[in-house]
Amino acid sequence: MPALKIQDDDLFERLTGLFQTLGYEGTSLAKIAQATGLEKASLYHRFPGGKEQMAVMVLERVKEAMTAQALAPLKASGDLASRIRAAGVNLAAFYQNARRSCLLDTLSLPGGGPAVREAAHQAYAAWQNAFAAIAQESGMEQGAAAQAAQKAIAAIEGGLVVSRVTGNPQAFLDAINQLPQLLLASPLES
Amino acid sequence: MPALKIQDDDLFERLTGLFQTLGYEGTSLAKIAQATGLEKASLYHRFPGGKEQMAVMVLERVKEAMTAQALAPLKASGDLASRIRAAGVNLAAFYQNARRSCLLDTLSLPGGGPAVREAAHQAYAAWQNAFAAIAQESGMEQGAAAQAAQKAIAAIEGGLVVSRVTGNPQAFLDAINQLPQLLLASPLES
DNA sequence: GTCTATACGACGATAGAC
DNA sequence: GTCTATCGTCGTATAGAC
Repeated sequence: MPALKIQDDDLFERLTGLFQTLGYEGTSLAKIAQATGLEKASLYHRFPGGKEQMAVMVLERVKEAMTAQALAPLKASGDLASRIRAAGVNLAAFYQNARRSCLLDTLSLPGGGPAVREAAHQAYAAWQNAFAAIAQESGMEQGAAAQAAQKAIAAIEGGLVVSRVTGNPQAFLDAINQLPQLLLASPLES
Repeated sequence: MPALKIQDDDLFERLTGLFQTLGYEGTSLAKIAQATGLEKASLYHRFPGGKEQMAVMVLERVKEAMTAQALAPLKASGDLASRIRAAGVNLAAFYQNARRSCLLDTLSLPGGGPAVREAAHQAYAAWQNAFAAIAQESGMEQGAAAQAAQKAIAAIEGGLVVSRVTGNPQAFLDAINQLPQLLLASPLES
């Protein structure tokens, strides 16, 4: 057995934090080496594709963790609003109350290359599907549910950007608290 | 008279486009030189503070242009909703229908240094004030107007991020079209 | 699987001629 | 005000020992 100096799970968490905080171009291999305790050559052993592969794998893994964990309450039982609020709590924890940015934001500038852009697109699609499913469950038709999901994600992304600029988490927390209204068909429309 | 190879106005427009598209760390001096036709040494003559000074001046200038031009319709005469829609048209033009990102987003990651962060914060504050003023004019009290302005800016920022990720301007255009509802006190509340 | 050492291009920035 | 030429550093990436 090979004696990993750092487990895959820890490694991905460190990488995720770096990409969230510094973006693709701001996350240098030197900083990754410092944050993980691995030398650059060891990182290339784990990720032969270099930094771009790291970013793609982080996006794929976050996509999985998002649907399987953070957004899992959406598929649970109970009333719809409570399930959305539970997912909101998980999202606030994932973004550490806006101290961290969203990878969809920080990894979608051209620096990351096409593979990174594509992985970001896939992660967004999975997130939108999860939001659209509960919107549809609340009574919206498919198209309206997709649009509501997009608007809800945009509210979170915008809240994160504004919170980053102002240094105040309020804008992000407002977006989280607004999720039930954004995703549930109002009784008046049903 | 010194024979400027490129006028200040043109220079700032090129710089703005680069920072919007590539972010702070993605905008290298080599790319700036190529986009402006100036050599790197000439850029340092115009901006002794280097890239950081360029980013700060772009943010200050965009802050001015935003309030004096793009958001000018908000201070004009006519009904409130029409003035907001006119400002929305200008914003859509400035962001080229989401083909360009917002500097508040692309320049607010740590790479830019404290001076850039501070300039971004100032630009945000000016924008929020312009939005809050018309919200207040529509009948909101000061606190509610400030919060509505923040929510409106967040909607635009989120729309730009989502549009960048999806490659589709729809999310951004939705946010623009939503501005009247976000900024005007509903008759029911007045 | 991890390391030390290194290649080499791109980066921001400067010197000095015109 | 602009240029050519250059500096030193940091970037990604690789070779090869253990």
